[in-house]
Amino acid sequence: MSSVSLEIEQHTFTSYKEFEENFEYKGERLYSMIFERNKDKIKVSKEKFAIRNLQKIFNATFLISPKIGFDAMSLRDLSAETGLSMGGLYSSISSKDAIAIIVKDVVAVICEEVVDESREQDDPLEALRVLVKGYLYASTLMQPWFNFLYFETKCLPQINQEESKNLELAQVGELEKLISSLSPDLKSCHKSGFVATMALSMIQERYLKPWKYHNPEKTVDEYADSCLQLIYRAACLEEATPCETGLKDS
Amino acid sequence: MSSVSLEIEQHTFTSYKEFEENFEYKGERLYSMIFERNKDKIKVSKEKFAIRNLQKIFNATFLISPKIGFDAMSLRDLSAETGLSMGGLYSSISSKDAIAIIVKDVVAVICEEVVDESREQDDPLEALRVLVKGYLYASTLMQPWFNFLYFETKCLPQINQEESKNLELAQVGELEKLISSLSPDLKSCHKSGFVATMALSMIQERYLKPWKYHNPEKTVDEYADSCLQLIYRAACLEEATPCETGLKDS
DNA sequence: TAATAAAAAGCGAACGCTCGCTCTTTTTTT
DNA sequence: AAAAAAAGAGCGAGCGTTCGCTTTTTATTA
Repeated sequence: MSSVSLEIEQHTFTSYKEFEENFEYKGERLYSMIFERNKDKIKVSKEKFAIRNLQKIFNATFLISPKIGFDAMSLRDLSAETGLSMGGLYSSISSKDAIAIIVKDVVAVICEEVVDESREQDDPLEALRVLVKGYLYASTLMQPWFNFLYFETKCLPQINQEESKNLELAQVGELEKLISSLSPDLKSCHKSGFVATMALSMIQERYLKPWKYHNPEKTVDEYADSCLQLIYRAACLEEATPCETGLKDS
Repeated sequence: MSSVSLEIEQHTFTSYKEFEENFEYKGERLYSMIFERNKDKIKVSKEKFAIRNLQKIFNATFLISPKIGFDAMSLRDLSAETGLSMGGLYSSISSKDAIAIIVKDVVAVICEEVVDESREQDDPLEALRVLVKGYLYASTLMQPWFNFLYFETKCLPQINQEESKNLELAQVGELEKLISSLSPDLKSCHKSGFVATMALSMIQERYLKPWKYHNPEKTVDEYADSCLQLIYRAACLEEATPCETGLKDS
């Protein structure tokens, strides 16, 4: 239960670039993980072929689905985009639903790891930073996956919908825990819950509206800092940069 | 061009209850408006029948669609829920798409009115209050409509998708204009844009996640005040309640 | 007011089409 | 040569939509 990982003290990321370099599921690694977790439902047995097809399938899904929605995307659309035949598709996925379920699965795994890394921090302020930046960076790196899950949760079987909803509740709960521990004075749970909600909203804002943020990549770091500043101010923490009231140049 | 409405000085709302009472599209009024705006596409000519059917159709849509998505909702589902036959449905709507287009239309009209009322205010601080509360109250009153448009924009024809996206940009632009005029000191557009984005996110948060906020109605007022406080703090306005740092009771 | 004719609204089986999915055959890899 | 992967025609089900018919409402007349 109590996960103590003192032996391998990981270096905690500070920038998006660093986070990206150390990200566990870069490139084929992600699809290797998906293959391992779904071996029983995948007819293709050689990892090499499975990975190649899964890559095609998810790339195509994230190309088509955001434009017309997952329900409206037919497997024939998918077949055309991937270059695989109907039979080819069904050798790597068990059903259309399975695609959405795997997305939910992947996002859940990644979120869990972000929370884990935050909990490894001793200083709650540092834990908050790691949580906010970790979630923000991870969701940027995996933008199509997070975006898909948000918009297409409705397409999932009931049980998976619940899981998706609980994922969000867990995230906001984790944020609230840290915020209220840092600022126990503001009217208890009432206010810290609101701040936590705001924090999560701002994180989601970025991956939900890619048409607003598809410009330069470096601004993810700036965005992350702005979010943290906003949290500090909202929670009245002294870490907030002072207001520059009344200062005018020129 | 310059809309001067000094003759009839409307009283500006202060609470959700008051906003609700004065809301222009209460009950049948909304469907009367829809009928007027879509007369040409509706086969039923008598308003009485059209309103009754439209009411049934949209109520049913907002019951089914949030659960499984608009695309997955068949007109047979809609027929069963409304009690209308297939032919009956098609006498009041021209196609399945038309339902989504009407929703977009209604939301656009309401948003425009909120902006109009905000612009009538002379004091920019009051204008900001009216804009935030107006948008929040209107989207609460019309929650299924706003929620539907956000999640099902993808189902709209391309041109209507653009309109829906511009609606959001207009809202955040209006917010930013007011915030930057109130707080010109914080690094110009860079920061005020971020605060405006946050404000809109928090407004949307509420109608996007009804499963988080379906409890008592009165908390909409509290939520609105929290949002405004957050904006004041984020923008370093003196209207923000001071931080109660280090104050502990018991 | 009751009877009747004209108009409008409502109905639902049927249509052409596309969907997710299967299964036998062919091709590629080992 | 054996095994694995890819192909794609074909299946029944369900889709959005239409249209000829019935029922209800409205207007007119007695």
